[in-house]
Amino acid sequence: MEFKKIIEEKSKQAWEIYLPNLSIDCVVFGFHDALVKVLVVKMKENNLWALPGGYILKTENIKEAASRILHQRTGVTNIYLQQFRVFSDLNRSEGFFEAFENTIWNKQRFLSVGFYALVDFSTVKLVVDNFSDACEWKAIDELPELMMDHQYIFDKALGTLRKELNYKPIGFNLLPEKFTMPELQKLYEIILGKKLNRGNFFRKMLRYDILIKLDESRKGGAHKAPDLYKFDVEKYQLALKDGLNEGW
Amino acid sequence: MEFKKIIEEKSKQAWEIYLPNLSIDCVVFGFHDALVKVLVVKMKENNLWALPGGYILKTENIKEAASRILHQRTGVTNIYLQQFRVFSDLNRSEGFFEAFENTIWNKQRFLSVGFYALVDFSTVKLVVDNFSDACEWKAIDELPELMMDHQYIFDKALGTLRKELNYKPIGFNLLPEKFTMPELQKLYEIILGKKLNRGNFFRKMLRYDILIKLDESRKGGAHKAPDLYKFDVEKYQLALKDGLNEGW
DNA sequence: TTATTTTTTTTGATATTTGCATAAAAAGAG
DNA sequence: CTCTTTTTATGCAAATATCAAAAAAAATAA
Repeated sequence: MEFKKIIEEKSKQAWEIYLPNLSIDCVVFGFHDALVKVLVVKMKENNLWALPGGYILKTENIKEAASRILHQRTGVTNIYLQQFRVFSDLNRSEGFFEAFENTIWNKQRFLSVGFYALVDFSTVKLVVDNFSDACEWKAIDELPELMMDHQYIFDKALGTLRKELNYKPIGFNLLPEKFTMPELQKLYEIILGKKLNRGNFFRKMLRYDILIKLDESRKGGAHKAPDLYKFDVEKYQLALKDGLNEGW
Repeated sequence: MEFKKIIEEKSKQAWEIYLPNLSIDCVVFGFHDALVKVLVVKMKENNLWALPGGYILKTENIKEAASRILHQRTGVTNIYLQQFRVFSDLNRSEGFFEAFENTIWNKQRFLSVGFYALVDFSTVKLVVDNFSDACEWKAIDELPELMMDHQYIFDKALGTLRKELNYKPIGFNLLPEKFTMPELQKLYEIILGKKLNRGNFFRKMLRYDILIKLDESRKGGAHKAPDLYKFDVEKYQLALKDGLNEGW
């Protein structure tokens, strides 16, 4: 069996080049067609869907690892990446690589560092690698059944994003350069999983003072052409750093 | 040298019983004398101060590991624990255990999972172990110089706590059962690093509806005896779970 | 015992932010 | 040109936050 050979060969090298017992799983968010989507990969090994992930080279830190893994998958560099949690349950990788010897590297107990990534959907060129049959975007409310604890990892990523929305802006990494206010609102609504009031969204967003209104509108669609905006990159970055709502 | 022997002996066993390349560092917060304090340990190896930490048994998940490590240090069980970040820079453990062979287990490259813990100061009985000379509480604005990246880990822990204060209550794990409103406010002020308005703090705290006012006041001190409160445990737990401020 | 001092607790006045509703503006369709 | 639909802007009441200060309570000093 060709595939099994590849795994066994790679496994031998793995002991030398990767950190043992530690992997990375990424929840990659994109926005397209008024939907928030997530990247999932169909594994050759067991025909199950998984979050894209990989191992950590002995020569890199975890963010570099996540960055490398996602670059290989998407062709995108400079992805917005945020680690959010370690998944370490004893039985989380149980039953994986069942057809292989217990001594195989991939079959050891693995802890995963969860990252979430925000990418501009339109710049991504998906890549299917040696271990996978397919790599696709799926709407977050229509995810296929995921292997191991990957559904749980996804839930935690979305939960983190929802919390962070209260003090961080979002959109710069998900939307094209020019976008409309209703598009931005839609993005917020899907991530939060609830409708927001239009007028208040406008006022609040403008009060944040991170948007620049352009002298164009998006013509062509039916009905009134919405105004186009772009982010004020400097103010956006500052808001990311300092936080948007004072809180206490 | 006695100490070196111990380390070398332990190191041999370590390969068998611990997960390699991964450790845990804990930022343990306590509240005493109107000050927020943190637990630090003086290492025998190099006479530097460090955050309490340890390694992960192959038979436990990371929260169990953190719990075990802190129980050994403080005698406290059921500590409030929250992982907040992985520290993985390549050179973070550089220069540690210099006197030992490179092959020694402790000298491998280590990633650390950072946990923060909240404990009731009065219930803690500090324990000095084989690797340390001292174990002390230090006020967070008077920390000694810490080894490796431990100051950075502390900063991230405090930053996390500050953010979480915007949607989580705090105090149940830090204060004694009965406490006064000014004490609670002091706790918030120290963590946030700024003064809060008295009247507003009162109103906001009471609106959260997680406090029960007792029919007692704290007599004995000079001046007006402040009212005593305790937390409504059920409502507090609910607030922890669901979050305090709606945000969006 | 009474006045003084100090700290806690409560209250007011004002500004800001929300929630909900609705009006005005703009573009394509017919 | 009118109709329909969607975007954008506004109005107003309710809820919150800010700032300031008054009232209440206890200990101490006189």
